[in-house]
Amino acid sequence: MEALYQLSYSPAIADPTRPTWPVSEVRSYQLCPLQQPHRQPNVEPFRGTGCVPWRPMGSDTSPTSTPASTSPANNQADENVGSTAALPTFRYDAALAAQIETRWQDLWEANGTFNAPNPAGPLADASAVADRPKLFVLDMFPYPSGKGLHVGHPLGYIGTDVFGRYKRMKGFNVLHALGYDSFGLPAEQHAINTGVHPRVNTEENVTNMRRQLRRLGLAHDERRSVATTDEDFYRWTQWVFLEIFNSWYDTDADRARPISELITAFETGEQPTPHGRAWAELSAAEQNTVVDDHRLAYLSEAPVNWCPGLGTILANEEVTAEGRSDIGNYPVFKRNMKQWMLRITAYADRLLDDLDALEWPEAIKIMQRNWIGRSTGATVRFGTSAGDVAVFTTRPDTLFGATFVVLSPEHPLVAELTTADQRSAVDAYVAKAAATDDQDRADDTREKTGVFTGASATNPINGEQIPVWIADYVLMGYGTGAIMAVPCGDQRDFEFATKFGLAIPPIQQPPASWYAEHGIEPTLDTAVWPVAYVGDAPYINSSNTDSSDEGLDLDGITSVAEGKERTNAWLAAQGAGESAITYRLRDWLFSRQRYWGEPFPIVYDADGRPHAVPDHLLPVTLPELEDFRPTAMDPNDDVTDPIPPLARATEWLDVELDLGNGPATYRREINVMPQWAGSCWYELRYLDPTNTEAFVDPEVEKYWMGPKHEGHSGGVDLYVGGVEHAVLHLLYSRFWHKVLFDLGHVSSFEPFYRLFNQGYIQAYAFRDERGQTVEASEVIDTDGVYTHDGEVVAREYGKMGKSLKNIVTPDEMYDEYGADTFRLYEMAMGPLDASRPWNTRDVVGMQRFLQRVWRNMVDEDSGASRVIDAEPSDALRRELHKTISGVDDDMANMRFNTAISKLIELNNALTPETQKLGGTPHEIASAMAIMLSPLAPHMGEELWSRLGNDATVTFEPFPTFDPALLVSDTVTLIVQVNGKVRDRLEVPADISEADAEAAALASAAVQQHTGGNPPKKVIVRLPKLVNIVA
RNA sequence: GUCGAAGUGGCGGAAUUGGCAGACGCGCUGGCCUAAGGAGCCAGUGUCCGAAAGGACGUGGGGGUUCGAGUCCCCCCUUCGACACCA
Repeated sequence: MEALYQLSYSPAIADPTRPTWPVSEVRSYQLCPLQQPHRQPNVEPFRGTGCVPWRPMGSDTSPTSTPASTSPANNQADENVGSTAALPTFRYDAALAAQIETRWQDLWEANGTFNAPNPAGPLADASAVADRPKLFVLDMFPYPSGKGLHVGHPLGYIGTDVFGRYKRMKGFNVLHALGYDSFGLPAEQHAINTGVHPRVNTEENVTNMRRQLRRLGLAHDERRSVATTDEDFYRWTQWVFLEIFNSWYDTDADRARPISELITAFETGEQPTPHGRAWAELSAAEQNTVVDDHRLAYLSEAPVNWCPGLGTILANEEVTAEGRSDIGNYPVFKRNMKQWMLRITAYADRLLDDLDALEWPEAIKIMQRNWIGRSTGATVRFGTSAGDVAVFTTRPDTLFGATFVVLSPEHPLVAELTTADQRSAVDAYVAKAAATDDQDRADDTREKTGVFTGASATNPINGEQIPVWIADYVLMGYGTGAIMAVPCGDQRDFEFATKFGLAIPPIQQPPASWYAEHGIEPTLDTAVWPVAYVGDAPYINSSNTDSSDEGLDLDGITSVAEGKERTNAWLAAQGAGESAITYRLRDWLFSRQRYWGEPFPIVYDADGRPHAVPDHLLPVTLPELEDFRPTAMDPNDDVTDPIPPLARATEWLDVELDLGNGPATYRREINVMPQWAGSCWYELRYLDPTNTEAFVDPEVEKYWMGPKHEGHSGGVDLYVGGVEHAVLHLLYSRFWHKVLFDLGHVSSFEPFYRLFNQGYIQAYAFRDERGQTVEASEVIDTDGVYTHDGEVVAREYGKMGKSLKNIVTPDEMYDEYGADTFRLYEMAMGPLDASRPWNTRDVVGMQRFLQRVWRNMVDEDSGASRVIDAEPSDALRRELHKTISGVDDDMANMRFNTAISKLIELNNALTPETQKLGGTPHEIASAMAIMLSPLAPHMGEELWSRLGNDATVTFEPFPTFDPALLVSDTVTLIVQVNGKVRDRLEVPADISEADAEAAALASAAVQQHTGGNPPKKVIVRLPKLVNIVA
């Protein structure tokens, strides 16, 4: 009944560093000759209870006893033999794949096959590290959702796994691990709903995801799988926060430095104090304030969406257009609140400039550049009755055309500037702007609104008095919150001036082509212009030389760049302005009024000044709570401060400490960090997950992430994840990494050297007549007509997810096809960086491929090897070497879809020869097993083992090819007439141009198409093509 | 509106440098095997004309460069993604 394998063993492989399976485990496994349940309608599908699936004998302490292996008795297979006698017993199908896959997964785990050695520390194996290049490959780690995985999630994980496995075969020491981004709102919400601690739910979810991912056969170093909610992990998140807190940005040195050095610099006078007073003259309180104001983590009033009805602050997307909460429909108030801020703006230039050093998709770089939004221009001061109003402009050269000033409704000078007769109009407008949703204010299709303050300002370039207006399209959060309006040269100003009847004097002479484009006769009467003119053109009316010898005359100049430069110089000389740079990027609001996040390692003294919790008291652990709810208040109370959940931890709240001034009582910070915190540095912890002395050993960091040469940024060698993190995560983590770099904790100045965005898996979804989505798996396709429950439904297309009811889970794929088939399908669907539609119907193609490979190597009836000691034909050997060359290249460039095609072609070429020879030549079988193993690792190990190898295929060198076998004696010469293919000739590969031309002209097909006329011209591109121009 | 990516058979896709369009897979058609096939094997499968040989057309549309264009240039259309009054 049980078919035992007779394995033959080759001598142990010479390389002592290559792991070898314990012989007892490899030799003593057996295959269960299971029947194929899906062909027996009345038999339960195989769930592993039939017999012990291929686990190592005598290893009953295996750490991963899955349900599939817990009941070795009760062999159902016996009962089912008769009914399916005609079926091959060892057909490669889902049940057999399940046996093979779980067996190798157990062996990998038991042997720590994918444990990557460090150069130092507890995970060290210096001998294994010494002569090998390294590769740190990283996936964006997942949030452990309660819903588990669908087939869209593992796409990137499989891609990195294939790449990592390939690189191991190329001799690299590969570090690949996956952790969990496990703080966050869903777990907190679940805890609020159920009263169960979020840690419980989070750990359940992590366990489930680990199970789903383990079944995929990912070559991860499990020792490094950290979760951001582990106390051992967030102890170091808190430490990094304190490093940021205890630093300031030295703009001269252009790097962060410890705050202690700032105090020294103040004391010595090297760094001037903000108000110019000597450091020693400042009171202790004043000194503290000055120091705290320089920190990279600082407390500041920041505008937030406060919803007292819910007791929380909401993100913009949680606020409806009516200014109410998405959940509960409570009023939401925009108000200032004291929050932790991180000074990311100090790094704006470096975050921008260092993008050039990175190998990232250009589209992502563009998005980051736009997000940082560096604008160069000038600050110009306009005199008013309430003092100077500074405006920021990118076009100082157009100052002669500035005919009014516009302030943001929130501008601090609004009240003072408004004249009595305009008071009520202005107040009404300001109130209306405050009530207007940010998204509405940002809607450029909306008609311009505004109100005159009654005040005027002096244009410094010509002394003209121009009106001061207020408009909500000017934002307080950008630039200075005030603009100078140049209606002839800026479209928004043009629209505003047109609507309110303000002057639009021309200051540039537009070219004739511009008039033609807009269908108007050339004129300087701007009332006729349909739009503002923006661009290079000669300046007119742009001179003030009449009023002063030191005047500015731009008239006739055609270059905007030159105009800007000269205007800036003039402004600086007059003291009326200076060149300036403004960023769109703002400092990072880092406080959350939540429970399930990292507590801040901060305490406040009696004066309310924040202090760092001493390092030896880290981590500051989350206190246990019964109720994780924020404190809801009167929905209209926009005055009381929020009371975060941690305020309820009364025992924890106050703490007795000696921070150097003797024991005193301090009050803990009750906000927590945002979910981004852990993801800002997690990759560094993978390197050295158990280190209790440091967040990472510098030697270990340098080995895995250090720069490869002068000017190289260092960082992760390959980072793969979705494009949705293009800006926030990737900007925040770059910022943290740069702080750590400045302080000397890491040797790399960027965290992620190479970034790759994998595409999304999309899927068809179906809607009935009422517009409701219906369960996609229940829809029947009849020649393009889709029905659900007999009702015709419409097909659409979208991201796989619960809302579209079009989820397919990996577990379904494991059950129906096996992990290797699933992996191959995901990789074969298309290029890794392209989004692609999921189609379960297509998966079977990859299973058939594996079946055909299996059948060439293993007898389906007996389970015996079909690999024989025979020479392949020359043609097959050439095919093999061509495949090796192509697959190697495809793998190196992450083109896994075409690599798979080439392997299929090789197997298709192999099949007839195997049939003819009665078996597969060892040379082909061996190369096939190795090349297949990055993509279908379980199949790879199984075949490799059956070839008599007792070491894992993981570290087997990737096959090499003989270039001589890639060239053939003859080539197909394409013969074209007028660019159209008319004939194909087999010619010697080294044919001469003259011979090729003669052969082409002699072709009967060519004669027919040229009518025998002599060619006008003949183009020969050896060795492949001749084109005859008739 | 701006920026970015893309558009190739019934479907997913291939064509790395301007040189055989449609590799490979799904689906479909026919055959073999079979008591039976949701298995396997063999053959075919861009469209149109044709019994075939063969021919014409063909990579979103239009124009251009070239001996030769899916690929390069210009204009337009469509889809997807991101950003959006940024002074």
